[in-house]
Amino acid sequence: MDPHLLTTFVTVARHGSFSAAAAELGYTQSAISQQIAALEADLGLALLRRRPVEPTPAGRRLLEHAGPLLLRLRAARADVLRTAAEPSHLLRVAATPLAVNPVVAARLAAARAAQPRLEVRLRTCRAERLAALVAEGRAELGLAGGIAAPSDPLRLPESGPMSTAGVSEEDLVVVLEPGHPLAGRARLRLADLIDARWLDTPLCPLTRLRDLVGDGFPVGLEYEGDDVHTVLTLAAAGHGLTLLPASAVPAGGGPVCAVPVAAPRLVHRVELLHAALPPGPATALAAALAG
Amino acid sequence: MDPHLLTTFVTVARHGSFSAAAAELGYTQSAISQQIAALEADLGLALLRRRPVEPTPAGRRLLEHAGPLLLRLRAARADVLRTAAEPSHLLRVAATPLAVNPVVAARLAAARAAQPRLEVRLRTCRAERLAALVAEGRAELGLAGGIAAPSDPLRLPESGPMSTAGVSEEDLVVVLEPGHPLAGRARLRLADLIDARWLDTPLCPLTRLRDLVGDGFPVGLEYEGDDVHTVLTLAAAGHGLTLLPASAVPAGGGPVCAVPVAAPRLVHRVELLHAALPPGPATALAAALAG
DNA sequence: CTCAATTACGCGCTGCGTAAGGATA
DNA sequence: TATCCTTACGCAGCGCGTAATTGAG
Repeated sequence: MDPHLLTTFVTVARHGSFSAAAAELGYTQSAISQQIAALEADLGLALLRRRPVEPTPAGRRLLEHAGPLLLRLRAARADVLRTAAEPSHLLRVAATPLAVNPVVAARLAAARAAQPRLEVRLRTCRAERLAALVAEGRAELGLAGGIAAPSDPLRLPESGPMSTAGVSEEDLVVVLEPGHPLAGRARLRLADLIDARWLDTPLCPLTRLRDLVGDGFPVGLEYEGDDVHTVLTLAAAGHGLTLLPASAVPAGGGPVCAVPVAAPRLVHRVELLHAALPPGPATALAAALAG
Repeated sequence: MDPHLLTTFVTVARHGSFSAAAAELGYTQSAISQQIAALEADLGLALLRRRPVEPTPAGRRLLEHAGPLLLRLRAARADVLRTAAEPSHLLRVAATPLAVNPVVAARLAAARAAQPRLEVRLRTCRAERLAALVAEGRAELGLAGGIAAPSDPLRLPESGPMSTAGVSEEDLVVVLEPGHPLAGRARLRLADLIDARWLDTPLCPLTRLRDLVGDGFPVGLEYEGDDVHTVLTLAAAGHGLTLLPASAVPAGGGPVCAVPVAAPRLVHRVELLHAALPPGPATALAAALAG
């Protein structure tokens, strides 16, 4: 159960290939083969079936453990190193695309005005990676946005001890093509849209919607990117409906028609994530963002 | 951040000595010294101050991570091995001393009557170790007992993914020496006993009591064992008060006087812990115990 | 027959033990 | 001075790469 071997194992499983894993990890095929053999010998059972390369039941079980385990290991390392690092004025903030809404941007501006020396490096990333980025110390702060029932916390992947605080909640609107029969309504109930075609995007994942509202929500088009403008364009062209926070839709609707959601009440919730921070600029910014 | 080095580090920190850790781990003093040096070089900072040997701030931080991390590693290993093991009729059950109360004992008897081939090996252990025993696969089932507010879950040390289920809750009694001025009352409020002398025992840790009720509860005598008879004898001799589930005090009170607690309402709660179990005797027993 | 994983084998590096050295109470 | 950790050094075993071999599609 050497983490080194565990890393190799998850890489092989991800690629479904020893040679591809070898290329990624900078080893020879042979070394990978020996590492997997060593892990299997250690546990006394087969973890991968060969040709095609795919995990056995025991291997699948190990994969479920390995990811979080390796993440915690990196997180522990980052946390220990953080205790020794002196407080920096450069703060790296990772955010999901919709997390930087007007409220967050305003608070960030206020914090920068209050602390002129503060330097912020903002980057966007997918929600699944956000907690890991913060845990591993590759970002001091994380802003995670997602769809939730009002006051309910987001479902973030477990990644060790981390503080979370609610930052903002914003009502959602249904984004429709202008010619849509329901466009122009003052409010819409999601239950009435359960059979309409939907866009499946990371900004509004249909799996999450089904969790919150119920089955249905057939996929019209799947968009793997997280660009709001693209989503709006796709919606305008009638590829499907989607939910966005009101502030993400241009005033007046632009090319699309935006209708508030009447029921069930859902919000785009933003949460602030951070590991234990040293006193200094980082805590100040965290406090400013949490409001 | 090799787990091997981490293990060495926690052992050295626990003993406050390189040589003692060497003896425990079966290495030479020199090897331990090299391992600690390797870990410190890897992280680029000092983890231990020598002479006396004690952790630096960074070392303390690492210690907080290392324990849970190593536990999860062992737990993952146990879990993977469990998927391959065939269901056994021998079930190892670990329980805190008071967890095996009449309710639990009766359910266990019913389960054994229903499944004649069932073989149960019961052992007692302290609450802190219980979750680790189950996580590491050294026991299939764990029965954790502790003091809690009604319907509130116990505070168990975090030890990876594990199922918990409430099993029973039993009212608590205050155990007093027969000559105590408050003996003979029909009910007592804990707030009135906050200045009395208390026994500090693992069966009723005063820290937990202070968490639930408030500061106070001065220590009369600290007993590190978990033998109920000894606690009753100490209470009878006037060394201090303690709380026990009613069923743990002999009918009539025996050498002590038992008075129900009126407020706040507290119970001795028993929870069942287990990792993902293979279908078979283990799941059947778990279901029987959970009621 | 081909491609990909396994096995054989040799070498270099890591990490241990022995033993000498150094720091601290 | 005694104790306990550190450093020097040599050896053994582990793990990698090269290259030959096996085996599945």
